[in-house]
Amino acid sequence: MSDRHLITSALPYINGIKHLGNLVGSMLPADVYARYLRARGNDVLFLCATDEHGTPAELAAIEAGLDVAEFCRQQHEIQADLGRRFALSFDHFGRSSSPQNHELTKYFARRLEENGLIEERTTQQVYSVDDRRFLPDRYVVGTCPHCGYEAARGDQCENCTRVLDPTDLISPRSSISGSPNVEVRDSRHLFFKLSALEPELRAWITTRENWPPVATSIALKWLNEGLEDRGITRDLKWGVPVDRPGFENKVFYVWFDAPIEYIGVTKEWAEAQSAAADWRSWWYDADDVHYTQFMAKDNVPFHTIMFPATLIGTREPWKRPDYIKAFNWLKYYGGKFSTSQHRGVFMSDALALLPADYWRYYLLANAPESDDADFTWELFAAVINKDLVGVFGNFVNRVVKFAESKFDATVPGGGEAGDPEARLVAELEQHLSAYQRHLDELSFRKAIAALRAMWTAGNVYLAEQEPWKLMKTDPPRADAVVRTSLNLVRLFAIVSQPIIPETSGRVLDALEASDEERRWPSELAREIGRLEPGRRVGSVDLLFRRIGEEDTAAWTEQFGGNVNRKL
RNA sequence: CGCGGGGUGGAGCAGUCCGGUAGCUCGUUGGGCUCAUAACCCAAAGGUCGCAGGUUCAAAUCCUGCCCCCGCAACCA
Repeated sequence: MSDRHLITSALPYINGIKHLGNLVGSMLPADVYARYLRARGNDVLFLCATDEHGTPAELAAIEAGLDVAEFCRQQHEIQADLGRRFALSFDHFGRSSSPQNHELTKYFARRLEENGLIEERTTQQVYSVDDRRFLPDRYVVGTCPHCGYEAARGDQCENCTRVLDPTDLISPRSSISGSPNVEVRDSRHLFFKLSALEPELRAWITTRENWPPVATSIALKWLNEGLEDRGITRDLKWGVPVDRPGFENKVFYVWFDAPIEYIGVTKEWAEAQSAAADWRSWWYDADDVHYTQFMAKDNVPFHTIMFPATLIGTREPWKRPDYIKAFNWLKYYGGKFSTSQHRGVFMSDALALLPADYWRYYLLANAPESDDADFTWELFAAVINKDLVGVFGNFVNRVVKFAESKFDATVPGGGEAGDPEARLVAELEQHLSAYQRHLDELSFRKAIAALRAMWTAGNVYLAEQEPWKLMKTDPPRADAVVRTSLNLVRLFAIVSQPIIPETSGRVLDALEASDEERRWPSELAREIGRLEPGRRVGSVDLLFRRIGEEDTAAWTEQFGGNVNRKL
């Protein structure tokens, strides 16, 4: 239980506030895992950062009327703040534009070159004269030569789905300015010889055990189709500069430096610590570290192919992930969440409606683990009302209120645990063990089902014991049941903490639980009697509020749900 | 024949690797309780497991073909 666990979430891109799909696809489940492992006494380092380079960042900065560095600084602060408000417990939330990442990116490129894995090639790129910049393929639009669709992108026609080259387009123009004044120019670039590392990558991937199909299948697909050498520099200004004659106006490709930021942010974290900081032992010769990466499926090729290839190519013992947890997409009424169309619910929107724990619970209980999942307000309300309001919130409320009104808000001391409590413990042990197993295996839906089963067991216990009747017929038993129930409140708060940390904290604070009384439970038979008789029980406000039909109607209206909009 | 994921009661899912009377949650209906946020607890109804064929004593599960939905396809990240 004292393993060192390194956990990273895919880096959220800098160009705007992230939506619930981004949240549930990486940052949120990574946080739950980190909180869980810490609660069980492991040494955990949980890291994330903003991914700040690339064309979209530059364009977003222009649109905002800001210098790109300033734009990224502001956006980083916004995302960091939203992360805090969602209770994402990063040990550090860094920036891929940090000096640490610049230094490491250059180092990795140098190592690859020393090992003969880099070569210069001349490529043809579309240049927009009026925008005064080279254009990535998808920023060139024009008429599709196959189907005549007029807004086809240079990489693919959305209408007929054919893969295109920008030079295929009829009457091409810049999608940024709309200008047709575009031309093809030569540009020198560095290419990473991925093909040379294919056997090693394949050997590594095929020996990974129990990875989600969505991770291994995507990786194998790339390997089976044959890896192509890949350009790792771009004609941009904002990014990690390439120290090389003739490359003065170029930077490294964002997907080259972004994964390296996982190491970069470790350095950022270490340097922000007071003591002599150790970042290297987490990454270099780190056989004692268990490294888990969280991401959505669009990130898989970069984490199973590109980044591991970079690490392997150094011929140095850099840590590769032990496990990759990949998620499918969260959709909004069957369509994509879209930043540009502002379709769906964004992190800032969500917090304006309800506290973080509502979202954390719902999103994880319905995480897109085996297939794409759909967000709808109707399902959201149903899950919140049933599970959080009815099962967990209600259990806490009925127990605490009962203790307040009938036991003077103290833990009663009469009676002792008997058969009913033994049966309760036996059932809770099963659920707790399933809960832990599913969290260890990163099965979030199943973990939450087990957690919920524990809460339900609490309600069943009350329904069967009926302490409100025992008070008249058998007062010592009533004492024992209420004492047990108050301890259940405490236990439920502890084990729920990875999922709904703020609410759990409120409950434990109301009980004035000590550090010892907040520790992850092992022996349940002892735990259900831990709170000592006579001790005061603080009042707890309702933990969750019911979501009414008027709410879902208003939110559906506000967020354009349930409209069959074509994007 | 591009690649992958998925198709299981009204809704959301598990089960499929290693065939053996179809399971969970929500919703619905009925009942119970009254400590509790019309919350909680119990019970019932509800499914030809996408379609067709095959293997087998036995198929949601294995094989073949087909249909439908979603995503990806290397210069968006």
